[in-house]
Amino acid sequence: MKNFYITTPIYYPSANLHIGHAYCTTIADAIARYKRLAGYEVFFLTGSDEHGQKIQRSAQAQNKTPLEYVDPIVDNFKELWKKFHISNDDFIRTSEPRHEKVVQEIFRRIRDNGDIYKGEYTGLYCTPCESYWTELQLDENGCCPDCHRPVEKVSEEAYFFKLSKYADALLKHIEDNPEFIVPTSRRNEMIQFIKRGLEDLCISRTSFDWGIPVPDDERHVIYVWFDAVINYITPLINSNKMEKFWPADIHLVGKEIVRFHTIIWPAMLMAANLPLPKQIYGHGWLVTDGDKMSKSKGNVVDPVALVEEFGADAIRYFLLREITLGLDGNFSRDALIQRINADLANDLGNLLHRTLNMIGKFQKKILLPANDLTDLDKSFRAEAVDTAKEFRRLMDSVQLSDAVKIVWKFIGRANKYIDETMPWKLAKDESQRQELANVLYNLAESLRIVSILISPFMPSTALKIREQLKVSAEFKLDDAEIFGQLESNHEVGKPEQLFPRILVDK
RNA sequence: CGCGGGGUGGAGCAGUCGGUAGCUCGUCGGGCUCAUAACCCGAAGGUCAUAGGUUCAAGUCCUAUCCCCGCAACCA
Repeated sequence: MKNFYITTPIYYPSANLHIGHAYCTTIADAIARYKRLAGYEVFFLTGSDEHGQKIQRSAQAQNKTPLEYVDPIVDNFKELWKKFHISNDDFIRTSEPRHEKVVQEIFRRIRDNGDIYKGEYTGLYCTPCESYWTELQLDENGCCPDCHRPVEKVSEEAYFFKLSKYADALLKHIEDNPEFIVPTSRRNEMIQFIKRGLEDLCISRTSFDWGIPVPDDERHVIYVWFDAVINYITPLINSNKMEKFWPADIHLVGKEIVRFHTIIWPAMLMAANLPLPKQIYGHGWLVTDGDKMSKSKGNVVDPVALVEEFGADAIRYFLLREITLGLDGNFSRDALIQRINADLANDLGNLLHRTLNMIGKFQKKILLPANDLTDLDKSFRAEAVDTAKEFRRLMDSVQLSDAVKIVWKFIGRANKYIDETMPWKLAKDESQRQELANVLYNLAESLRIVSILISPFMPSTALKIREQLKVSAEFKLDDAEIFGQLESNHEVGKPEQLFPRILVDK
């Protein structure tokens, strides 16, 4: 059995998630579902990154412990993923004991290898905010960007990770493995970044305590990023899963955290003598009217409201179809509604509806044996199979939106096939009985194939189609590449709207 | 000269290895009546940001300029 391991970032529970997080997780889910469909044993991990000063401070402000503060937010994460039909196999919280144990184990291992040392951290400190800032983060007057009061230079004892030691090895690895960082633009960025030189990384803090204690020196807590990236091996290590799933096939991350995943994390793994992940995929952002979504701009889109209004599959479809993986994409309600109406209601929904309706009307819901195919019938069948094969090729190279597009191209082909063969005319002519049976059979088969191909993107719609066709809810990708699996004399169900058109008043 | 990305019909985007500029929506015209006012066909609409260069051939490669955006070690 082939194995496949994919992860999303673990999200920070300082607030509820927005549509951008849902975008990232949806991509990972589609890939995970596809791999399962293709016969892989898949491990798909997501979770929450709960430590750090920001959380501790937000909790204090509400007179809660950090955990009391974070628990309901993490519950919301899980609830959201349920609503989006996310099929993660595990959910990791960095506050869990299993994670703390692994982080300390890795810390020890790297320290024992001589790559962690105690030093002096010097930074610009804002006492009221209890925060360190870098020179570049300061406001225009050189003051704290949060409270705009002066900062002072402060030193504290801290642990450092010898990141600089791994610069050459990292650069070589990135250059030798073109697939390690995708897309190329991100790869170029990281190569440039390393070439400018890497400093050792400060990986402990003493200014707050909501974090994982440094082993044997509990005044320090471990820096959140050092802690967070280890989540990817927490559920695996010390079990047979490590052998099965590590190194990860894909770490899917947002473009702004590519650096942590392609420099710090691999260097940590090298220092701990563990293999590096095969690929880090940096996806783009959802923007609204070209503007990055952020709470301060007030333009964040709430995924919960969206799912409740349009349904998970419609949102998933939009995200996967409309946005080219790796580039920024525009999210707008108008574009979403347009996609739902044009692609889901008109093209797919109506194709299913008219097909089942004709089978009901002309053949009493019974599929009759196909014989004496015309050239048109044959080429239509060939296109169905070709679509499935091309789909596999595109999905294997993680070209999700292209994969969606070729399925819809075939859906368009099927609608055209109906117009070309005009079953309603065939039905009026007794001598055309056989051709009518052929056309209707081919259409039903096509929809069976389509249901398989869309299942990674729209799992519940796939099942709805199969219910209406009255075929099994169990299927494999191979089943999409063989035309003619529906049995003759199979009875199909009644057509029901998959996606109602959304009316907009202008 | 800190680093990186982008500029392509009215809108949103794709464009691999240089080889006749594509897709979706919208607009206009036609066809069909099985269907969710759905489906199918056709048409109009682009000096690919600007100026040079390489080449038989440039949206694509090189140089310069203008504009927009992101990152800059705790934002998917």
